[in-house]
Amino acid sequence: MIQKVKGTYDVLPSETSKWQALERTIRNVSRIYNYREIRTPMFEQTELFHRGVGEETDIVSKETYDFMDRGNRSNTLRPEGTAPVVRSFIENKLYADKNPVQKLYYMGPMFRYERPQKGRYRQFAQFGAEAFGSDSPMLDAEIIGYAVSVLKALKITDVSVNINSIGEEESKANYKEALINYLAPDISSLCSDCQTRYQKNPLRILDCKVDKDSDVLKNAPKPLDYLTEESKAHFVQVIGYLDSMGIDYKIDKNLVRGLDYYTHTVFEVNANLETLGAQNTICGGGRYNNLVSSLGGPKTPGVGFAFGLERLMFALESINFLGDPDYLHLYLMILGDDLKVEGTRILNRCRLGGLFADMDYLDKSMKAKFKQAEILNARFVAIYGEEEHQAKMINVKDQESGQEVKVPLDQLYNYIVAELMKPAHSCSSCSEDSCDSCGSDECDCDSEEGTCNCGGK
RNA sequence: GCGAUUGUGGUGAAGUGGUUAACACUCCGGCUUGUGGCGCCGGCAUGCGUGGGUUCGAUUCCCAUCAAUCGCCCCA
Repeated sequence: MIQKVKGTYDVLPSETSKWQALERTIRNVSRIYNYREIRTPMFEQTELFHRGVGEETDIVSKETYDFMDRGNRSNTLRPEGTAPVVRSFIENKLYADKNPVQKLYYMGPMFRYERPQKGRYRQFAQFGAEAFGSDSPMLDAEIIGYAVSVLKALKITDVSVNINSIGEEESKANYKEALINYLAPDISSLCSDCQTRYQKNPLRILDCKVDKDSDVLKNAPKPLDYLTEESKAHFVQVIGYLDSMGIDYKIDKNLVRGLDYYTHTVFEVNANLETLGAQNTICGGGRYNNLVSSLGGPKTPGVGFAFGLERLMFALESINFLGDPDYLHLYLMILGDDLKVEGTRILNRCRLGGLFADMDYLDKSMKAKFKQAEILNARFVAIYGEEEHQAKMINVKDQESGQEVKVPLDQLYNYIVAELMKPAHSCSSCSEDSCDSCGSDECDCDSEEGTCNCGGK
């Protein structure tokens, strides 16, 4: 048996409605914030990620899927979304668009060669956003607000937003120097990873999990203390706008993030979920004012974030989020081979009218047909046998009420539509077909509101 | 890259160096060839991830391998 590739997974039909609901919510929130979808290729020239994400990052140094194509060009399956979006932004000259602030979002698979575990796959999905063309702190705050709104719309509330600033180039350089000088005498006391980082990417030592409790790290200089006046002002304003929007956050002085391109604001959103373990970062992002120019575009500031969708799904499952239930309007039962031609005509007419409809294709017994109708969650069952055929009628059973009526064959579609339009006699609180269960004499249900006059008692 | 645990029907699983691999659920058929959900009866692994080895004999013991799950690092 051929199995799926390690670290990949199938989304089966029983799960897709959840994914569709998740994606729908994301698109709705994106519309509200006026971010427009951009779709870039799943693979790019390898060089894009080396230059964009950074040679020394873990992602590029050991996690990319690289392959040579038949023209002997090196390509890489995208491990993240920002570099491709920036490439497209430059290549398609979006900086010259009528709207000088380009607000874009993307959603789709990313690829990283890692050991799979909970909340981590080799092919995984991200939803990310990027805003180009303004270095206003308002846009940093908007991006964070947008991320928080997505979570709010999904009703994921148990999260924490951590934020920090590493400043622009000058601040970063000053800080880097200070950190190197500070660590020089003690570097041998840090873990082997940190010794490597010291040479290649000293900033990353700050968020080392191994040494995080060591005094050396605790007392290390923090990026915030090395910000230039401009950078400090930027950060203070970002914080101010977050406050004005009522967004809760925590300043994490050690937050630096793993990608080279960040400047100024960096942030993460963590889900407070035991089940996700160390993979509880559901969103990460920040500002990158030099990325566009370093990839050959005009000097253009940018700020963005990325969500891991599998981790969002875990968070959704922990709050018992269920997608829309599967159901059918109509399940047709044709009794007898002679009636199959007429039967398919009936079914097809209903489908052309827009009903969700299906039938039995295995010539099963009536009992089995009913079982199937139940499994498919069909609201109506229509039985078409010799008796009905003679009378030019069809037998329609309402699976909810158990009521059965014969309707003229050519009225089947109209009958079902009329029945479906009737307001459901149920309220969101008691969820019963009749409010006998909630003991109300009068119960006029408002199907729009999903409530009834009984007050849900 | 490092580490741990686990692989037995469609599912959850029990089990043993020896002849028919429990049990439960699902599913299928029948009781009931035009009315399901309940009940009763019957059926469903020639096989215990794969390949070697030990043995008279291996699903069971050993080795290797593959896969899954989880943890570390790092990330979404």
